[in-house]
Amino acid sequence: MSLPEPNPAPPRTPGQRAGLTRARVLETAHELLGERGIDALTMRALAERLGVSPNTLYSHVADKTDLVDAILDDVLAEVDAPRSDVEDPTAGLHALMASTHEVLLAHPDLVPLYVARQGARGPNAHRLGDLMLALLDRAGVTGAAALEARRVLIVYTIGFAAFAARPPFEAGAEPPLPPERISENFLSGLGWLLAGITA
Amino acid sequence: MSLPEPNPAPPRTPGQRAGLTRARVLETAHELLGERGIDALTMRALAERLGVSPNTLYSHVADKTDLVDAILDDVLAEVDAPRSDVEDPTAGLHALMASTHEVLLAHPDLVPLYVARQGARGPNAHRLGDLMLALLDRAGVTGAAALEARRVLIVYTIGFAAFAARPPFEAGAEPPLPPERISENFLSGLGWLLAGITA
DNA sequence: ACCTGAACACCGTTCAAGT
DNA sequence: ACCTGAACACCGTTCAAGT
Repeated sequence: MSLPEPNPAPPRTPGQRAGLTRARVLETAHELLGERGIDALTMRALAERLGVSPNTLYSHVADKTDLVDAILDDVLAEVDAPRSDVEDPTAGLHALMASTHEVLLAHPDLVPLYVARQGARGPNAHRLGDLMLALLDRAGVTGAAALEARRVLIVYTIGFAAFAARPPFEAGAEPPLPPERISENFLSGLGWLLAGITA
Repeated sequence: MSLPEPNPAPPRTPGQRAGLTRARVLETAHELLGERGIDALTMRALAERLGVSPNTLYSHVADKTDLVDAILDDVLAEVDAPRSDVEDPTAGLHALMASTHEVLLAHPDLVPLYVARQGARGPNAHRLGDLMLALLDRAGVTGAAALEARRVLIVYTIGFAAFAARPPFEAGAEPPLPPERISENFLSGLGWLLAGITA
């Protein structure tokens, strides 16, 4: 039986345990990231929010890279993935990438990290990657062509999210597009890519 | 443009000037980045390489962001841009994006920075952006559609370069593709996008 | 105008020790 | 097993002062 969440950072007398869990560390890190942005996600700030000294975190997390990688993979759990046996596999791919796009848009701070890490590498990422291959296979794209198609789709999706906030290569002459236009824009390109891939 | 580089960090007597230039600061930063990677590009390391104390850099550069932005835009000068009056504007776009892809592949460390900054914003970036619009216009894509098409092409190109080093979303099961396969892969997707854009 | 010494306000991480 | 105090080896940046 597990205890309910203690409220943020109740002061403890020395020698008393904080009762940290890896899960709670990750969760709080995620919160901090959402509220204050990537630059504010420091080990020391995270420790403070948890009411713990900075070095305590290293009992629950190997290092900061480990922490960030775990967050990146966690977010992918929010992707609404179709079953691999949907009727129309191309439509399934479309839906999968569109959902991924939405999830990434909901976490704009994380997107540059996916790029810096060149993707996520945890279990959720792996599962989604396998699903893509399964759908591509059913759409008639196999072997090396499938791996290349998957790369194109992923790159396009993450890349798009990375540039969602403001237009690339611009001196600020044009106002940023509203989110729904960006998504339309994303879906157009996605359609072209899927047409090319399955042609 | 060959440069009569003074050798790195000749010791000076106190009160003597180092003779720094913004250009030389940028150049040396670029060197440092190429040799030791992005994590090694610190103001302090750069200062040391220039034989100068860290705070001196602030006489030539507003801050580290300014420094990095300048480097990012400089690299774009290497892009082999077609003239805006090439015979076939679609082929011109293809060539422009392909050249950009090559330049980015030659500077893999910088690519995540383009993403983090959501593009470059200096004069070279601006010039290339204008050229894209001119070519799209001649290919019959105008107005809002042209801006969206440009975004798609840029996102795709930078995104691809960002993931060139190793496959995204993978647990390392497959070996990384050799560079020429990556470029083939890039060109396939580019072709699909251009076909969709100009359809 | 360019450069430096010294300092400020941070980082991530490790180590030895306490319970 | 979990947590802390103290320290190490760094950061970017600012300030006052020197030439």
